[in-house]
Amino acid sequence: MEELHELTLQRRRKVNKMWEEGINPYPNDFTPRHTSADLLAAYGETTEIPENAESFVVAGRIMARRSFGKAAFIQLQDRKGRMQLYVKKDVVGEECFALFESFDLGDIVGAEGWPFRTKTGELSLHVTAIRLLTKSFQPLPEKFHGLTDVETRYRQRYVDLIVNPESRDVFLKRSRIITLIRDFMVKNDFLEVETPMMQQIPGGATARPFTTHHNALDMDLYLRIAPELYLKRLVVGGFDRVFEINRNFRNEGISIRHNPEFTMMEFYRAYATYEDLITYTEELLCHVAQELLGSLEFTCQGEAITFQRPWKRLTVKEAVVAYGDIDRKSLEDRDLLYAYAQKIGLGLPESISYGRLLMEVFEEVAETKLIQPTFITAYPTEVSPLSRKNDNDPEIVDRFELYIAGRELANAFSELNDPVDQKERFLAQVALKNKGDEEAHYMDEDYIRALEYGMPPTAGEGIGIDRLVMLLTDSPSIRDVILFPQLRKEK
RNA sequence: GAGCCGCUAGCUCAGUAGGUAGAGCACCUGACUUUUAAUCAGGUGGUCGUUGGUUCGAUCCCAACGCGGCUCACCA
Repeated sequence: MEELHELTLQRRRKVNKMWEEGINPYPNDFTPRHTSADLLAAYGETTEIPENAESFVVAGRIMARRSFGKAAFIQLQDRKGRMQLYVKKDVVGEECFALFESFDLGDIVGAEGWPFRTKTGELSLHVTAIRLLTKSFQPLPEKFHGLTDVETRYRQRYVDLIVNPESRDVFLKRSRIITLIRDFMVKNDFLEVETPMMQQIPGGATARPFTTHHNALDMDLYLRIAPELYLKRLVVGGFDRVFEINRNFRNEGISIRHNPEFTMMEFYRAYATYEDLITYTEELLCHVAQELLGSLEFTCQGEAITFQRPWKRLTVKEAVVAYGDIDRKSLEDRDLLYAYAQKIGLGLPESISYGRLLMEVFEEVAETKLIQPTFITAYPTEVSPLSRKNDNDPEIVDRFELYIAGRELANAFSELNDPVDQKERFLAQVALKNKGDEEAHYMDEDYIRALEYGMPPTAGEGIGIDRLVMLLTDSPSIRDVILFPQLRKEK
């Protein structure tokens, strides 16, 4: 027998009493016809509300109560917000008022009433009838401070959403952002698709996958780390403008900007280059910011961000020179660059290749300083096994990453569509894997076969949706923009 | 995985230089028919994260463990 808190017991007793009296505490025969937003839209601007105004039928959760014995004000919260209800004994009648007095904060009720303004001018409903729709057993957190304990906010997101309007707002915005992106993609003739989350060969990114097992097939499967290779198969198949907004899973550390499952949009556009995607990305993100915030200027964690175009562009090497303490000439020399890496405290293996070394230094000296939107280009070929080599310099690829507020937000490149080159790159990855690099790519023969049918010249991009939401809602942690972030088991 | 910090009433927080704990909100009782964190009077509520150790005595000191936060590592 579980121990029940006194406050819960009180409420359970009320429910038992209702059952005994033949009143269902969980009825399902009430249909609200209005929301708090409807009330506000109708009379929010009206000072003189006509006496014969039509009544409103509403439902919601009781969030506050100010009682006067024979009358009371309550705050009702529905999906659109809050509204005030005024319940008076001689209007609703003895019987109804007696039941009303037994209602608790957190209970869900349905009510009907006419609109009016109180002495202090607050738009309210003068209730003619009110009844319980769902009894709540758990006491709500405090009305003034709300719920601040982060662990409880993440574990019991439902409570967080009930009592913290700011949290609610973040997830409303998240939904709106995704809708804006989806509409923008569709308007630009991209086809939305879904590709496997469970893959036999986890490809499309350098990351450690989660492993699972299919019993009937007696086969190990991986949760996908990226949809990339499947989306490009679709480009081969003729769906040459596709996008997918969905989850990726990576078996890596959890941090303020990493959750094991996270949402990405990946899209592929045939007959385009990574430079076309620079323009497109600017257009897309400016559209989202403008529609969501009504502005291209906003603040993120104390930093003023502007989306005014054009956005800055720097090559990896330019960024290292700009933000690090090393000149361009030394940067080109592997040994001097390695010495610099040591000087700034990077403990890297002696055998590290130039390309990897360069990226390590870039991440250390430049990444967190890229506050305004910046496209970083000219990535080393060896760290980009799926990207097209630059025509003038095979050491680099036609790729960019977009950084905003010190975080990587997007990654894009002209796709490698030469099956011979792709096979060689996979083989190089397999060699790394055999040397113990757990994150190196697997060989994917079917993907090579697909390329052999011919993939049109294509550019593709992935945009981290969670990080975009963090940026646009000024949220410090990825857990603040994921409804149910991954946590350890409770207790 | 490592380091630092935190864990006290349903919620938000005090506190004890070691002597078994307090406030506000919520809840209960009473008053109150236009309040806005309503007000007024009275009251209930805690194995102080868990388990050990030191001590006459531990919520407090020590250790281990659990959960969370931040930083680092890995990464997007």
